[in-house]
Amino acid sequence: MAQTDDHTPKVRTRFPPSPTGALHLGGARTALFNWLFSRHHHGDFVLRLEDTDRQRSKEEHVRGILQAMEWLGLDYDEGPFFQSQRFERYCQAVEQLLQSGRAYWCHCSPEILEQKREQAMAAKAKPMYDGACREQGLGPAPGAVVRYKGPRSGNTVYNDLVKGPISFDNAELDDLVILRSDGSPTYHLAVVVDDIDMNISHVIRGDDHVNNTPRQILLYQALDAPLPLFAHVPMILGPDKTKLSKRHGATAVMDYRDLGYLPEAMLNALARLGWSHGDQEMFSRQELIDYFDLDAVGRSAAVFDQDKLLRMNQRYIQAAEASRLAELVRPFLAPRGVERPDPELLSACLPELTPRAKTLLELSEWAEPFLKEEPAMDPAAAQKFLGPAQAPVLERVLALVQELGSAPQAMEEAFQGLTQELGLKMKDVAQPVRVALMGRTFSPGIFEVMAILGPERIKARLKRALDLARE
RNA sequence: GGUCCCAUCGUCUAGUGGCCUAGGAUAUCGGCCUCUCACGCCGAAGACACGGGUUCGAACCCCGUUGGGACUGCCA
Repeated sequence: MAQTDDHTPKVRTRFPPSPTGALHLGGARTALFNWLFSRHHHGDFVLRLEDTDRQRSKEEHVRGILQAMEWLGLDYDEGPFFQSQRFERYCQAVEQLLQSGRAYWCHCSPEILEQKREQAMAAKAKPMYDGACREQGLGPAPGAVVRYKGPRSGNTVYNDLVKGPISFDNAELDDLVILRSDGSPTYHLAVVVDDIDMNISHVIRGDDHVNNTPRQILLYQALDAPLPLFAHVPMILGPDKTKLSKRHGATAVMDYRDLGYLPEAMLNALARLGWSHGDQEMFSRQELIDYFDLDAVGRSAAVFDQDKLLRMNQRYIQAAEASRLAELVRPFLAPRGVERPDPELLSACLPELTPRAKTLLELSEWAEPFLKEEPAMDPAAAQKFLGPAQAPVLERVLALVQELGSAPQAMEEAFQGLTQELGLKMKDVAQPVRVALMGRTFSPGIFEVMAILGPERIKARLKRALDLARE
């Protein structure tokens, strides 16, 4: 960021996932904050894949991350860039540092280093590189690495946009490797070079990078580049307050899609983790953009609240357009044996189902008995509500439908008449009919169910139930 | 161990010295609604980690303690 200018330079943020796994909640939230910040300030958002670790980086993870970003609707203005394609530039930067005396070749073998580390630990000292090769003036050699030559005294201070001023004693920082023995750059070097080249103005990332920041600041300075602004957002924890991991169940963004969550619910829930806008809980995408800023980001780690997401998802399902829900629920219907749902039936039952479903998965469970020609019959329900005692009632209802059709108002009046005539409660009629029509003891209101199904389906299902009841 | 960060209901959080007998959300419990299940509505319970300061006054500022987390790699 050009700090010599009086006018505010353009905001440019980036999200740099490492393709060594799926996009998880923490990463998604970091991506979201970066995206929101850039959108709020009419800046740019850059996507960059940090795949300098050739062992662990996988093509499938790149695809997965891209897919998750798309699902969440986090679009980027530039990228995806791949660090693996920029090795030449990193080597150039290393060369520059070597030339200016800000870096040096180190011949220490990993074994020696490991030994020294253990000794230091045993002596309860800080396990730092001892700088054995620092003043040797060594050159390249097989197995050699390049280390950054850091200052041995002084302080490195920066003003974190969420945590405030943070200061480090340079003596605590050891000379980190910037070029591996196989010629590949390390994270610290690559991230700094990229952020310089890509003109990143704000580095918004996880809390776990706070300790990396001073060394990176030193690298910027060694490279004679202007500093970006840093903002470290707190971690996301599992219910046991430890760093979120696979032990905690669904942690990947796409897990939630497969569980039947809507992307807008996911986004809303993620945004509210560590960020707030007064007492408001529900935010549209546009509101998020309008209201988001770093000063409202909290400083303490947060546990991801699944229940709250679930509730939020339910609200978004209720608010969603029926036509979109019809599309979204299809992948959940197919495994239940409903490959081609009747479009009219589906759109008719959806409004009755949305207040009852917290996820698309649940929505498909509720929709199934409407959409199947012969819905599955719950044995326990049949046992209780479809016996000889109920047969007469079902017969009467069948006759009523034959005579009057299935319009809700007509049916309600007819049912009331029936209960009076037979001296029954409404539930004595409604429950058997419900089980007959839906195969289970729970469903939307019985008159709504009947209106949705229509006379023909009702008659067929009533007859089937009667066969069962008379046995 | 060292360095750095953090600390309000179970959880997410509002709160930036008086508006706080601490607000909202979620979860829990109770009630209403009712043909079942939900939704909705009403209500209950539930927190400023502890100890010192500063101040007329502290959840808010300072110091310490305790607790938690991150980093401490030729991972990112």
